[in-house]
Amino acid sequence: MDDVKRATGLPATVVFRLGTLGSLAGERFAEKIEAYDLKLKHAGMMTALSLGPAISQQDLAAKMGVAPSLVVSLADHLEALGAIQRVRDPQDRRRQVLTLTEHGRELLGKCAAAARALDEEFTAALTPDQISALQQALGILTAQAGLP
Amino acid sequence: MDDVKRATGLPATVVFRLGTLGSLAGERFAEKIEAYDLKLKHAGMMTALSLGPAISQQDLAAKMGVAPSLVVSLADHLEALGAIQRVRDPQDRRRQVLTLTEHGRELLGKCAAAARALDEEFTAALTPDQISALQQALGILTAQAGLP
DNA sequence: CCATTATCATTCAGAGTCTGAACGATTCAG
DNA sequence: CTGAATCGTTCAGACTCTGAATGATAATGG
Repeated sequence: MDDVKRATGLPATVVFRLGTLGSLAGERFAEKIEAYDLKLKHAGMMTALSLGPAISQQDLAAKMGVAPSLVVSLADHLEALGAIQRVRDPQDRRRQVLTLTEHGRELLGKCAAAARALDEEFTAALTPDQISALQQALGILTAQAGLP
Repeated sequence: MDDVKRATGLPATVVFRLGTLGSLAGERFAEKIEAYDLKLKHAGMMTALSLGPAISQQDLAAKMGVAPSLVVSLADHLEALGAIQRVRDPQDRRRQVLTLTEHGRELLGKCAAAARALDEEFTAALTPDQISALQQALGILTAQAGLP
């Protein structure tokens, strides 16, 4: 119980390091996909669309943890790029059903390539064993948090 | 070379997972330290101050990767809380030298405690071995990136 | 010693991102 | 058929952060 003596150790925390490294990774990734006229949330949205069937903007907002009004502007941009398709649901004409287009899939593929390239930079100082251990741990955390 | 066939795999990327998990960790941590009237950057600033000797706002801005004008407002708030001390450097009276006060150290300790509590939630699904492997890998990435 | 130039902290306007409250259109419930 | 609920959209505004002034101080070079 010598908490008094022990250093605060905030930086030694997994949460703190996930935060700082995640912020850095996000910045770097954002720089890379800027070339495709995409922001981080655009990539997140395309990823969400790629993982499930066609989905309404409302549901997508919930899945992304974001306000529906934000989905509108993100979808506007992706639609202008030709990356997604907006179709009125015939069963419920209030709903706009979003689908990734072929061009959207290509774009997402380029994003993934950029991320893989960044991965190599990030993990350059790790041994193969450490990399797979990291991937495994992050995978479990991701699944547990219900993230894509 | 069957890249064509392979799924894009953005979500399987270390960078992507660091980004999403880091964002989540940041949100959760921000909620916890809200009780102390602190934002994420306040904790980052106090951490930076706790790791080195007294430092000017200019240098701190560089270390934090942030505009000097932002350091002003962050320091204003921390000073109002009594967490830091602003002293004019007698050798160079343009400089404001920042120091963590005793109360600041206590506050930072509470932040660290909050982070440790969050750590337990986050890593609940991991075995002890996986946790230490994760800590080791994150430690290496952190050091390589020159982060605290 | 003085004048110029550079550096520091600060202020302020504004860009960028995101939310929440409207609103019209559509659907659902009774 | 009427009222309530839901969808997408718009819009004002909160929040965070940056970059360009500004004034004070220091360094530099005649």
